[in-house]
Amino acid sequence: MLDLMAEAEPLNPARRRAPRADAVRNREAIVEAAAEVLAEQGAAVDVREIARRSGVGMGTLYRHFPKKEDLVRTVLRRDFSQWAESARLAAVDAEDPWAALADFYQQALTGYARHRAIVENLALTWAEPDLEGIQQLRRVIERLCARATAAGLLRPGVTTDDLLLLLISLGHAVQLTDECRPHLWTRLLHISLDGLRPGHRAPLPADPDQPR
Amino acid sequence: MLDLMAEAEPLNPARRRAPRADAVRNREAIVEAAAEVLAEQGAAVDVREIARRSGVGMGTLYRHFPKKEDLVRTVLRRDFSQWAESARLAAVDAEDPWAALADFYQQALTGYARHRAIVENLALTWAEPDLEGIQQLRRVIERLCARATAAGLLRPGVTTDDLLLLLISLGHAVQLTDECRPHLWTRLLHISLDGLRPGHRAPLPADPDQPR
DNA sequence: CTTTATCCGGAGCACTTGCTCCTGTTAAAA
DNA sequence: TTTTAACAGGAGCAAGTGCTCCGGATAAAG
Repeated sequence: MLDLMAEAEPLNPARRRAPRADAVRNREAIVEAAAEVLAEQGAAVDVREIARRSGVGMGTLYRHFPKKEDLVRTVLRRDFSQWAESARLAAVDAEDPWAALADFYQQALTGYARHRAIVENLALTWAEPDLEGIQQLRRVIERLCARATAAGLLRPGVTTDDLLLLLISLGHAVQLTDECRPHLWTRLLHISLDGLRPGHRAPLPADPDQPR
Repeated sequence: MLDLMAEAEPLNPARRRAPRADAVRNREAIVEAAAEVLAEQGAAVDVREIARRSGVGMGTLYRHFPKKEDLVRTVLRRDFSQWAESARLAAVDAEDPWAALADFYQQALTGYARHRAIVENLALTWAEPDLEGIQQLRRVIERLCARATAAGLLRPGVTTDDLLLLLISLGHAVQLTDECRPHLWTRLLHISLDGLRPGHRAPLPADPDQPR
């Protein structure tokens, strides 16, 4: 393979010039500004606000991201991965499977608090589970669930879906309370986690969609 | 006091004619249609859609309700009260304080499921607790909380705020899952309720905003 | 340096949505 | 029945928002 087409897109028959330096700078500035704004105000923000804050015109923004949703997804992919990864790391530090689960929730919800767009998207994701990112998170939770169940530390019958829905649900509580009374959602987390421990008098009602 | 002004607004010095029959009919039709639409699509709905569905022109709608929010609040007051009351009734039927609490949540969340605007408003209400309706709900929960605590059936330290936030948080889960997998939120409710029972190894972290 | 393909940026378009205005209509008083 | 004040209803206005267009600027090739 000749090196003259090694650095560009190998699939494109037409030779593409390298992107201009200012274009690269601008693209980064746009993503950075969009990440800020999305975290603050959620996905309903005006595109002009993103352009303004990144010091770039509308034309520039729309050349890099032809649809607003392209930009939103780019930012979300980035932030979502980073968020899930840091929650995962918090979990693997703990040797006790139960502590791992608790640390995961604590870390995930803390990171949640300041990113409105992630909350919106995670909830939306429930209806569209094929979205990348949710799968990543699912795998983390699946593993935590399996570990805790194997150790007998998790209530029998608790599924990955239960834990995921709990995360989304608590995420909503976090968003409501974190600014004014952050202790409230912490208390709710404790209550929910205790409900996940084994030893309760009645088994959970079955989930017919979960063969097992 | 003479009876000639007894049926109108006594505070208004100008004599007001009785409202026309068609105006009364229209007002009711508007409220009815708005309730439907708000339940289906939430408060972000187009006013034209409400006008269309109630068979009334924009002018008529806006004479009865000068701002969209006036209409929304009217509907919300009606539906919210009715919803909270039916949840309260489900609770007083049970003699056991714990069953009362469980029945309350079950009933409230079931009614929740099909009313998007109530969910939105209840969450919004957290930031603006003076809103009427939330107080009504608070009192119901306060009473349930006191009863269960007095009977020793509720985990020590659980507050009305905890129970209210749990309701809002679960409400979000209900909205996400009720259409496709309604069993999921029921399971989450069971888990949370079990976390509210006494007998857990660690006390809840204190809420500094809750003097006690 | 010159050339030119690429890029920049904001004015402006198309559409939505909350709300108003105005003309013809109708219920209720005289 | 006649009169008249209230009402009905849709066209239209103003503001917001996603997106496009095109003249001017500029980085990279020759």
